[in-house]
Amino acid sequence: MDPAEYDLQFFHRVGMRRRACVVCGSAFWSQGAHDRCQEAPCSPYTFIGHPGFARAYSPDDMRETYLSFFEARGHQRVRRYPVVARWRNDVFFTQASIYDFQPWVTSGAIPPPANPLTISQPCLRFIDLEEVGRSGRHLTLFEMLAHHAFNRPDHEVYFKERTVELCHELLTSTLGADPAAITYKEEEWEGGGNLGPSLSVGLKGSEVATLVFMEYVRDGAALKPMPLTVVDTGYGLERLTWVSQGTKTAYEAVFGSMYDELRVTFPPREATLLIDHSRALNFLLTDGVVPSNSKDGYFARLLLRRMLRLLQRVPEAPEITAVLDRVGREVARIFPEVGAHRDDLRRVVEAEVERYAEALVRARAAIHRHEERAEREGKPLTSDDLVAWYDSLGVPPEVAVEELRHPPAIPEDFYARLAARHEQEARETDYAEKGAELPELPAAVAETKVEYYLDPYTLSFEAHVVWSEGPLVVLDRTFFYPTGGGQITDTGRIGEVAVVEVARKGRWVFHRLERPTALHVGERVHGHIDAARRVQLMQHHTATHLLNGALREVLGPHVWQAGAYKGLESARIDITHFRPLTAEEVRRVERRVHEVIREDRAVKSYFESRSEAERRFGFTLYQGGAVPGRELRIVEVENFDVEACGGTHCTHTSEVGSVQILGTERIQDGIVRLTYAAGERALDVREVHEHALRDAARKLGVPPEKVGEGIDRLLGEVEESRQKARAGTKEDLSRLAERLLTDPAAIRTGGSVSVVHHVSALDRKSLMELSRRLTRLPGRVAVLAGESEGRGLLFVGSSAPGVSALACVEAGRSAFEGKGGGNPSAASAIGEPGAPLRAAVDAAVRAALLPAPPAVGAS
RNA sequence: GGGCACGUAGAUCAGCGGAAGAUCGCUGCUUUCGCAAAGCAGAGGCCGGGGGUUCAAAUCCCCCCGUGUCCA
Repeated sequence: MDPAEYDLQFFHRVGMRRRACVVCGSAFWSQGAHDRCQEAPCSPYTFIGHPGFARAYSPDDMRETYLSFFEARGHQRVRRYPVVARWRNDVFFTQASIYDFQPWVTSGAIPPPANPLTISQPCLRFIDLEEVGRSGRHLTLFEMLAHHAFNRPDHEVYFKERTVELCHELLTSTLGADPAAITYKEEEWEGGGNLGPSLSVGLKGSEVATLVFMEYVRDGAALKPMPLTVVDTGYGLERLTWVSQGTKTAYEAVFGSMYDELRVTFPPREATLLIDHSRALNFLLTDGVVPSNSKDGYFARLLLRRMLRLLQRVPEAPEITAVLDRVGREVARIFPEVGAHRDDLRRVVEAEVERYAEALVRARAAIHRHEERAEREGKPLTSDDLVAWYDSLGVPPEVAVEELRHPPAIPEDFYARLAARHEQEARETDYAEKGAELPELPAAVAETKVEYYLDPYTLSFEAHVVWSEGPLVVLDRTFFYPTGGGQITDTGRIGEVAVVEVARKGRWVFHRLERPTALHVGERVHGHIDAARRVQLMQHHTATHLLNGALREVLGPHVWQAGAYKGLESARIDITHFRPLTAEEVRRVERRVHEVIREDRAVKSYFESRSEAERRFGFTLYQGGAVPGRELRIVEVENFDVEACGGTHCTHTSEVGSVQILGTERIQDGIVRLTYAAGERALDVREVHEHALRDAARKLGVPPEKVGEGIDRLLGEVEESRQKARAGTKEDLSRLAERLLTDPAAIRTGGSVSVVHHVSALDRKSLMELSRRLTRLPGRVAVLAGESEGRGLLFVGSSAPGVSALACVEAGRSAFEGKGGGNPSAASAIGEPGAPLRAAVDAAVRAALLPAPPAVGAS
């Protein structure tokens, strides 16, 4: 980056000079005569014992001082965003305040909620989890204080000069830092194809802020200026607080009395971890994460289980819920939404605690079995076993070592070995685009006005063609709803030609016709939407919102929509929930939905500015995931459910008619899917069910309400006759065995061995059973022939010590071109079709009667 | 989203190419005034599902389904 980028008038005005750090070599600006930048690791922490600011601040003091400083200088204070970045699909968590505004604000697609703005954004970072409690400064959850400005060519707010000026004023005039102690180190920032200069602000060894200026787009080797430049600053609340107090670690400065309380029972690191994890969990659970084994849920589980392990090691430790509660109350003083649903949060945690206990019981039993087997086989357990167990069973190595009689050593590089086990899994996923490709239209083509938002009951309209090619048509306006938001496409007609699919791309809505149709630009056409289909889809969509609302009421506010699909025959919604739904819960949800339907509440759809909607309804608006746009389309079921949603909806709940839940299933840990039908389809389904029930009742000869009992009875009978049949064949075989054993023609005797032979059409299983019966007494050999798929089958069983069944089969095998094998007590062979089976039996019988060969080999 | 582990009797699990097992629980009998207990006997299995390999598959291979776990 060009050094001129950093050569700010402000630096000269306050008498700063550019120097190079003798340690890291970076250039930095400062008033003082530093030879190194004032950040770790180049400079040691000099604020410990000698605070960097005029007085000690609590985190609350610091936050308020910061935000009101920027408020007083023209910034608007903005509420925090969720710590789960649902509006993005590239990350799970909000890791910096700028994440709140990516990608749509930073790309210029939608305006920021305020400009300039200031915010304190709780951020989650799991990358340094191992450093938490150890380094003295790392935290899983921290608050990023920030001021942001978004500059458009026609509206410049402020950029580098003003940013640094504000930063400097805050640190010196307001917080009282010695101006000479501050260094501004030149750095380069790059992310998401954008880049720009940045300044890292050092004070007494601590990096207290980073000032980033997003300015360029990388275009090959060249840099192009961004149409929208962004001031992205980040000040660590905890870092500033720590510097102001000069305590040994940041934890003492930030965690206050909670830390002191836990220190009574726990060493410093443990106390820190408990508070840190509790803070993160309170935000995670409040913002709708349910602990699970994948995705964002796993991180909640990880933190919970780490806490549980810490707590279990100390007998006098408090309950995990008590710790979470204590920390939650602290957080709630500033973020009241955290812990607003404390009982719900507690239920989620308790379910997870139970599951962990179960997992550990299972795992403990499993490692004991492993150890027993290892001892049996004389192969001692290795350190790698510990790694494997953690990976597949979830047993922490410390736990395993406690459990085992002869534990292997926990390897130094435990986590490295674990990582090695996961190395090969990084395989590129196939991002093959599915669905029909739509062409890129020239910018000159007028955009489509999407009118279905206005009135879902307009099903017939006039419009002009703005583009057409083959079967594809784009109009200047349309009432056709394109596939999106989990709702499938409308169909209908344009002119006389059927519309089979409607899809949105960029600023246009493409209608795919049944066949290529010559329409010229400017032509006036008549659009007609298939009413029955549209109404059904509307009913399904509104039903989805009703269910979502009812589910939150019945199960708790931890329920978030995690996916949805509205088809013609049925619809489904996936929700976050920690256990399968009970029949009772399903009943209550369905009842509640019908109540709301009967109450005929208004369903209002309207547009509202994003920031206003977020202010009024909070982030539960985003049930359907990320919704781009300057304005949000809000679908509000009066006093029941509010969501940002682009779909077509009924205007009153009664129009949904009826909702029938068809089934629930757990599609993954922490996610439950409900399938249902609404409106006409709900009635259809009920009719089908009713009919099936009556039919079943009639066939069972019982009244419908007794169908269950009838089926139980029937199943009992089926089982009984099955047992009887099985007993019957067993008896048949026993009788046959008895007959053979008393039939001189079937028996040949030689020495102490008597050979029973028999040829039948029995299958393998039966031959085996028969052989068992014939060889119950010692000294018997059964040579049996049967049949399998048209081929002769030879089976030999032996209870005679000197006679190997295998040898007999081998003797018979060549006689009928058989293939086979076995062991000394039982052997079998199968021959080619039509091979002489009888000869094989004779050969096997002869072999059985040969005197046993003298023992060979063993000397 | 991916890696790994696991699905066998009502429960917990052995077996890991050659004739489905153990323990607990269950039923019956013996013993007892009765119970507990003990002894004896017995019932109970699509070895998760579907393909394949093999003379032979619970066992090996592939694909599903389910559960657990770790990682992103």
